[in-house]
Amino acid sequence: MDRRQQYREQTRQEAKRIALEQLAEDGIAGISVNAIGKRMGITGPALYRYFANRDALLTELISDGYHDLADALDAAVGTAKSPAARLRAVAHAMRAWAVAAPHRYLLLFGTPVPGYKAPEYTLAAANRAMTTLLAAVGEDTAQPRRSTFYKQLAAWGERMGHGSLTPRQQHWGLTVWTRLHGVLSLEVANQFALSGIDPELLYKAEVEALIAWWAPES
Amino acid sequence: MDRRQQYREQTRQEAKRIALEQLAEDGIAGISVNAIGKRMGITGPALYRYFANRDALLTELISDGYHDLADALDAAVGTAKSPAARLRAVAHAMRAWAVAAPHRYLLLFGTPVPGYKAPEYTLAAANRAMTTLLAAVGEDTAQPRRSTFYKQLAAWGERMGHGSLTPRQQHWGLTVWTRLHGVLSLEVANQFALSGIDPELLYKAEVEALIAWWAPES
DNA sequence: TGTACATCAGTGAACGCGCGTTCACTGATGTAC
DNA sequence: TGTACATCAGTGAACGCGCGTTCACTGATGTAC
Repeated sequence: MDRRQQYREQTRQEAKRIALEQLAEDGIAGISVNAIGKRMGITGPALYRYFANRDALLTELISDGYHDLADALDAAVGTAKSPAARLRAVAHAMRAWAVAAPHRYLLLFGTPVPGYKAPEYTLAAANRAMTTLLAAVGEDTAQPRRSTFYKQLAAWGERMGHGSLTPRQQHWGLTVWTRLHGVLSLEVANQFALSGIDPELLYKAEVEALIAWWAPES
Repeated sequence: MDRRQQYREQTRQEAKRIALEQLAEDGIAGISVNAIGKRMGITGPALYRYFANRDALLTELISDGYHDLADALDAAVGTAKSPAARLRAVAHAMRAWAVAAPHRYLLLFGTPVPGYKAPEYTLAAANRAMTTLLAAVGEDTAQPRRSTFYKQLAAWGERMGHGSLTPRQQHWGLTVWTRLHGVLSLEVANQFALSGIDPELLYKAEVEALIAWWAPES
């Protein structure tokens, strides 16, 4: 019977769900094995049947996060046709994801947890999100350039399997990422809270600036 | 005699210095009153003669950080004449400051401490850094625009005393900030660590892109 | 210069708390014949 | 269908630990006359 297996998976998911609640309420330090157990109606030590230890739980939350974000971006890219529409779609999806669960965005891209080392399969998940974003990059008809930076980009693309993209396209993809993240990370960190400025408007302006620069609409 | 006062100030500074060490080593959670005392060669409770509590200490670290950053930016802006040189100088100063003490940069702009509320004088310090950055913004000869966003910017400038700047200049200043922060925050969070990409090169490219857009060199 | 008193830095014990993790155990749920 | 055994979820006590903070105290450093 795999009914036991099924319950097992269910319990794991509930534990993670509650861990995310705690993350939202009290940050990473608020994620506590014993407290999760208490909310689930079981004792703390029982959770060690499901996760090797607290770090293993954190690792799964992070990995899940990257995959969930990548799924959201994938879905958004799929719905758009023109380069400009693709960029708009992926940028909107990214902000929607971040704003819906700011603590989760910060778990992935915020202040690193001291002493925590991400295992390899977490990095694979992170790369998935990046690859999806790069898929939104438009064509590149410019002359190739040579520089230390572009050599690093080429090597990175090689390793990550960004296959057909030119270094310039990768540079552009990275730039899209850093610019969107620049606004988003400040928004989820509440840096605009008291300014009276709506971060969504700033974000949209940034997205349109990106489009105007790379893929002006015909 | 104010010798006592002098020793007092010295002890306060040493406590903060050690707190920053702990911040660098183990993150914000690593800042512990008792541990600071131990490193100073006194007992933990003795520190309550110098700081009301742990939160008060954190608040000072944050306020100090904003002022220190603002000083660094001020000094950099002062050395440059042309708009392009000013932007280069301020951008370089910002990265130098962040890279020299990443934990400090993250303390100001990273994941917010849950449950911590910044008092007003911290906000004033934060505003100083922003104002300095805005001072690096070049002239604005474009036609004024009207939109919800620009109205918010105007109100913000009014409240913060950005006096003579147009909303468009403020928008540009914010954009400079978010774009630089986009690269910097990912760098200090080690997101480029395994990519083989030198974040400094990406940063420099971003700075030059900003210059090319707003203040192309003659 | 000397004495009496006030101020203040620092001590050490104690408080209650929650943390991650281990361990031997009970009892239910599954599998094999 | 019934019995014997293995697997596994969950318990509850216990471990050592470090945290922020309070409190009554000692002893040194300052001030006032």
